[in-house]
Amino acid sequence: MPAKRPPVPLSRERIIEAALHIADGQGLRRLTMRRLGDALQVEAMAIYHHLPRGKEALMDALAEHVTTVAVEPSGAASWQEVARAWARAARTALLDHPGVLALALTKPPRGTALMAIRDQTEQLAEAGLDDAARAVRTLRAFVMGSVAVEIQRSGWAAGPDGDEEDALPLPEPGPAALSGPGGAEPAEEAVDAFERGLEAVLRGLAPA
Amino acid sequence: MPAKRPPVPLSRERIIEAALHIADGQGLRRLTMRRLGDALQVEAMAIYHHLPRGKEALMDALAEHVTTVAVEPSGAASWQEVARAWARAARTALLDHPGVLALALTKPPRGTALMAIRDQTEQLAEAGLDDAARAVRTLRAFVMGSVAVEIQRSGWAAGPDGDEEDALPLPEPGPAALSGPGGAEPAEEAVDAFERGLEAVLRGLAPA
DNA sequence: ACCTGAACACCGTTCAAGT
DNA sequence: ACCTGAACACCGTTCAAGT
Repeated sequence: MPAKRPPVPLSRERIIEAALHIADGQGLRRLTMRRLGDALQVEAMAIYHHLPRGKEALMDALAEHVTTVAVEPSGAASWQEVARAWARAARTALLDHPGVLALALTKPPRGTALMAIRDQTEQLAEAGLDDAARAVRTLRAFVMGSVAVEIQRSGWAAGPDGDEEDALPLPEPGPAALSGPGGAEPAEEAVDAFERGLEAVLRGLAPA
Repeated sequence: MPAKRPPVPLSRERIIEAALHIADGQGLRRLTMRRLGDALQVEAMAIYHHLPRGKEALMDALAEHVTTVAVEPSGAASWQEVARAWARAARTALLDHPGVLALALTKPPRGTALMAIRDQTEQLAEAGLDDAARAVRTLRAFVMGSVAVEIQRSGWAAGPDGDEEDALPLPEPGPAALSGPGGAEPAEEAVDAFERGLEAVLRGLAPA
């Protein structure tokens, strides 16, 4: 018989992980406290013990999760290299979880996401960029807009609140899933567009 | 006594208008078929007669509405001028309805929004731009990212599905509402950032 | 401390019925 | 053609209760 009880004691991390899986797989509309409870083998009400503000706290946590990235400081790097590293990391993190993109694009940064922004600003300033705060805003806008277009074009039709997909065979999350129909190159065109746009942004950011 | 019955026979347009008002004023989460019915002085079920697919159709219609812009073709304009006009129009339309921004940023364009994109592509090509389709994608990404950052910074904390605001005194929608605390200049900094970013994008778009 | 069960107010959507 | 009313399955959240 299967072991019935070491049911992994339910944590904020496990909740977020399961929630991302549901949102990415079935759309944000289908992410329900009750369904989330089922996925975690627990009654829905147990979740409130770890996320006191309930679904609101869950949404905040999801947005925070996919917008929190880290780039370790490299003292030797130019500000352009620093900016590239952060932009690529942010893009990947967002593309990995299309189901919560709507949250990531509209919720103001909080907690660890806010700390990441501060780190990024600091690193850019350290690398010699003048108005680093402004640069971070521009880079964030570029990344968010690029990912929005990419996800839209990928046909991942998940609306933030309402989804159209009704048990549609959605691709598994992750940048690899957003491949072209050819199967060979993984949306290489999107990567190219991103990289070229990034270079243009960097040029635009350079002091006059 | 007040006239009790010429109750304006309920149309798709009136429904969308009322829905935008609710979403912008109270957040997307609070946009409910029943509440929408109340606002329209009608039972919720009456809405289904004008939007057969129900709430899903409503969400699609809202996204379409705020992403449909028009710029009349001006044969004499350079492609840069054409691009500026479209980008500014798109930005304004999105800023006007922060409550449905999440829908606008994640739902793939459809219907009139798709037609607008085609118009834009055509006008840019007509004005002499080589890869107009690519340019439109870049411009859309730039506008969407810029507006996302602007709305986030405006503190209009509306999450797409979950909102935090609980009867918070939200500013009325419209770009004018996103003013700085000074009251004088209406987020002039945001306009500047947008215009400067736009010029950088245009430079990046120029043929090598 | 952590989870359950029942309960409450609300939600989207259907369907038959009214006019 | 357009709208209503009742009904159904579901939702988020509370609260007292279990362990």
